[in-house]
Amino acid sequence: MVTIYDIAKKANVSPMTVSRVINHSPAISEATRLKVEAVIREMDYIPNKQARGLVSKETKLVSLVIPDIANPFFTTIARGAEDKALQSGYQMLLGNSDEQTDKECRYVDLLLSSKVDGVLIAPTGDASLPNLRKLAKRRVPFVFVDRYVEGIDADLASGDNVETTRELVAHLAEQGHRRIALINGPSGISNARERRQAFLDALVLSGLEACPELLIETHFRQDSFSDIVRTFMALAPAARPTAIVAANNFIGVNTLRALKEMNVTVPDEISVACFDDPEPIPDYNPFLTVAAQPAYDIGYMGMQMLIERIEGTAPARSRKIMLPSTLIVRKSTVKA
Amino acid sequence: MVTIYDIAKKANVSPMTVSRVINHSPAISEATRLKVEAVIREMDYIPNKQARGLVSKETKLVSLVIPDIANPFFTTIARGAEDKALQSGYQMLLGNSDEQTDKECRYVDLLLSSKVDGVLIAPTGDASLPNLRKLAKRRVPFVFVDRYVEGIDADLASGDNVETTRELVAHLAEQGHRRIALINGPSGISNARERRQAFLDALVLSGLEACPELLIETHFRQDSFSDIVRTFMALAPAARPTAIVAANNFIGVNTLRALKEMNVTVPDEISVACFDDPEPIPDYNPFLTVAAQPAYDIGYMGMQMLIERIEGTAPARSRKIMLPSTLIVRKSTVKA
DNA sequence: CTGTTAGCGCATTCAG
DNA sequence: CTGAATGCGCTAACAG
Repeated sequence: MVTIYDIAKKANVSPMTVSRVINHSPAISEATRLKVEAVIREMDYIPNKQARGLVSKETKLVSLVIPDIANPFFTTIARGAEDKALQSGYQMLLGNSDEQTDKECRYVDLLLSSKVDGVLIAPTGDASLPNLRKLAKRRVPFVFVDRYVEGIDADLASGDNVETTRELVAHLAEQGHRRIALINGPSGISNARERRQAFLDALVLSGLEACPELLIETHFRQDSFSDIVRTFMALAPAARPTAIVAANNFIGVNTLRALKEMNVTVPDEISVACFDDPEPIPDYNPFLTVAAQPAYDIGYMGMQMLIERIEGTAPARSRKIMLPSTLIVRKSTVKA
Repeated sequence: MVTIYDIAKKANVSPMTVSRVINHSPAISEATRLKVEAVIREMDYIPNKQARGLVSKETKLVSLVIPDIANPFFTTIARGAEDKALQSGYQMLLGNSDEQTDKECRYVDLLLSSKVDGVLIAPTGDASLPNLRKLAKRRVPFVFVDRYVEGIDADLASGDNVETTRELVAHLAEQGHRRIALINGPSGISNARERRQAFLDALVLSGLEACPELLIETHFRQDSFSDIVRTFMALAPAARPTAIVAANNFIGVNTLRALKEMNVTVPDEISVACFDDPEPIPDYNPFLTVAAQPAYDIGYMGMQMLIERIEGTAPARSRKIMLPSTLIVRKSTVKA
């Protein structure tokens, strides 16, 4: 392995001078810089990050921890975050917690032992508190994306849950719906709580009444909605929902599937709209009405805030960035 | 920061003993092991991977480099690869080359300086050769997934391009198609080359003739297929293709979109089938006939071979694992 | 079974 | 502007 000593010997300088060249120290004469750079190229030298990190206490390594790598919403966040990280000279480690707090915990341990400079995280939920405290205890800066955890203060980049929910409800109300159901994520996750509250508020704004039996709490990755749909359809016609808001793309898609299995036609009998587009690829068979959150920007801005924390250029107070969604109206909410 | 010295002092042993406990060395008495483990827990000690890697020359870090993080085919490979890595005690760094050889090059440099133990890679194409040589020169083991590079020997885990292509063509021939087009990826990528050859062979097997004007070479991420579709439709009816095979999900979806824009009905006027399912989420509006490659298994087995290389338990000769696809027939190839 | 010595590759600190 | 000494946290190789 080629080290700074090898370069130093060949260039007739001290190792320290080589180190200065590598780190773009200004205290180097143009002549020696050029000489050393030539030898570095010639010997195909690559600095050892471990050795560097061991002494300098920084690794230029950040991590993004997401709860579902199969969900295009999160992979798009990853693209944004990675672009910003690379632009700023950081390398990004991507972790997938699979919505499991213990898997997240193992990841945090790995990150701690790998000495990442900071962590961008969409926590699995309020149960993530101990994991985040562990980061805080070790003084590793972290920033929330998409979700935050109650009781811990950090920057947050997310979609605007209140405004987005309001748009979805207003769109459905405009279509004449008066009984709208919400199939939500677990109340242990901040955005599910916010969407629930925003949903109730939005109903009021649209002059509608809230019905407890139309507020369903499930999981963001639950894959069967047959029971829920069956319960809805078993209600008396006047009590039955004519529209459903799904709290994410996965719930939206699987609700559609359950409706289809039960031969309930969409949008004729029930309309469906959801948060986040399920399409990673430009839609070829557009169907589902969605409020698309700006996932790329959420990732990008989250990473930007994280890097500012790492480099100490962030204000002391934590910042909350809420980005607006785009309502994309498609067939699932518009009767022919 | 808590180090092995702090633990050693508190447990009244030498730092070396602590190191042995951490590394599960068998040469430790049960009594001291328990004593040291208690102190480790008490002080909430986490080993420093950098220091460890600096001396032991292994980091337990592997990397997966894929060309498109937005494509569900590759994220599914990532899930499989990560599961295997974590099971084997490795941490996985995910890199996204965006089908750009120079971005891939920068990633390889980062991986080299981060001292990863091995790399699982779907190269951007034959142009990746210098990047891979750089890994080889530094003795970093690597394994190919999905694609390989001509002129460099390494293990490979991929779908069975020959058999998969044959299935797609046979399915279309069974539906009575006699003029089948192939919209392929660049010939600089191994699987595009293989699919092209397999396509020609499959036509012969099905008793059909190959028409050069129906063999199109594009990019795996090209997003407009209007020109190609227009050219097809401009052909005399007898020369016009009645079916299209797309070499990946992205091409398939965007070809459908182009057909739709030109008001060509699918499957009545033209049938479409492609490699890889575009759906990351169980399909809710099934339409496109696909040959779904076992992406999870490709990632899993690729990582398994990589770890065997790293740990020296692999045979000297390189291995090629080809996994069969599943043909999923949907509306885009079956007339009502 | 346990401890001692040495050094991994680099950057910080202090001298020139 | 350049260099020498020192140590980051850990483990290999040897000794007991």
